[in-house]
Amino acid sequence: MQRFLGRFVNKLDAKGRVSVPAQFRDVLTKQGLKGFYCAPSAIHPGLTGYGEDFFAEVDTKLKQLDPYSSDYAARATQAFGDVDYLECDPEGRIRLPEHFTAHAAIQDRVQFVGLSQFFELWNPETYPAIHAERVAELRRAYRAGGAS
Amino acid sequence: MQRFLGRFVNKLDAKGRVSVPAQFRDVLTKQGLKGFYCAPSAIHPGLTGYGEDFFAEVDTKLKQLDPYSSDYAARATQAFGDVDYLECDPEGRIRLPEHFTAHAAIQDRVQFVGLSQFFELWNPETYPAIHAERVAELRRAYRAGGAS
DNA sequence: CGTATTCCCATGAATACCCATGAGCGCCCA
DNA sequence: TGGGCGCTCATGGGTATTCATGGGAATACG
Repeated sequence: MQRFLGRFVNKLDAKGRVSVPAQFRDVLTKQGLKGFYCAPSAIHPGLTGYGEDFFAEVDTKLKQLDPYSSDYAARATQAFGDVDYLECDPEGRIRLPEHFTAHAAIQDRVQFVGLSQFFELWNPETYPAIHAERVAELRRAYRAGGAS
Repeated sequence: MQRFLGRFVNKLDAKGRVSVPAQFRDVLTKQGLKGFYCAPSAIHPGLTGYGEDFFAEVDTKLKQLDPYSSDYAARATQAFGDVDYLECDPEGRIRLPEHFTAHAAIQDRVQFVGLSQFFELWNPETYPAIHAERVAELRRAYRAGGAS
């Protein structure tokens, strides 16, 4: 398995720890990581997680910019400044910092959603609405294009 | 980890000392340093910190310019002028010289922001506005049709 | 000789490590 | 094909370390 796939709900314990789904851990391991990069979504109350492959791509692109330009500052702030590397403990859990749980309104459970290159983390109660919204958008797009 | 990532706020004590975030220290250690190079930003009330690697990057780029041009002088000044090497004490703290704290209007706390190749130091009260400004710039870039 | 800086030790809180448990699943064998 | 066995995985909690911070003492500097 080399893509993040599937949906999982795991428990956030009293110490702020969550088990990363074993399938996701496998993918990360193959990218040489013991954890993942995590960032708040700019538009949704959710978090994005990704591995070295995706991250390195962004890194490489940004390195081609002038590091003193405001363009670099703006992009790097989002790509790196708001990002944390979350490393798994020996049991395969990560600790979600408080500012992340706050952004996603996560309390005692975490919804993982695999989206191939990366995955998302949601409050399990928030996610269904987001999912429905995305499906609806898909339908609109199909209708506009005449497909079924 | 080999990049400066994430945000941290540490306290500046009565002696002018601040703890460098442990994650940043790790990166610097891997570059063979016990501290970091620090320079005031030319345009913002903030400071820039970086290790050996970034020096090399900038050096390489500068070598592609005409060393007698005013462009070279300007960029070299930005990169290497006004720079101090701040070495950590045994506890991992550095002492911020007065002209640096003055430039960044830093008083009793320091906001560290990792931007991959280097990081920034701000007054924690100043930074949110800068952050917002950068996010706004990103949005403009997206709207203008910029790729990611 | 006074001031500034660095070293050293102390402390509490936050964090990571270690071990233990039990449920779920697949596998194997009869 | 049904039952049982073993393994992996998610989870809990106790304990050791790390980390940020504070302050006193020793050292360097002018």
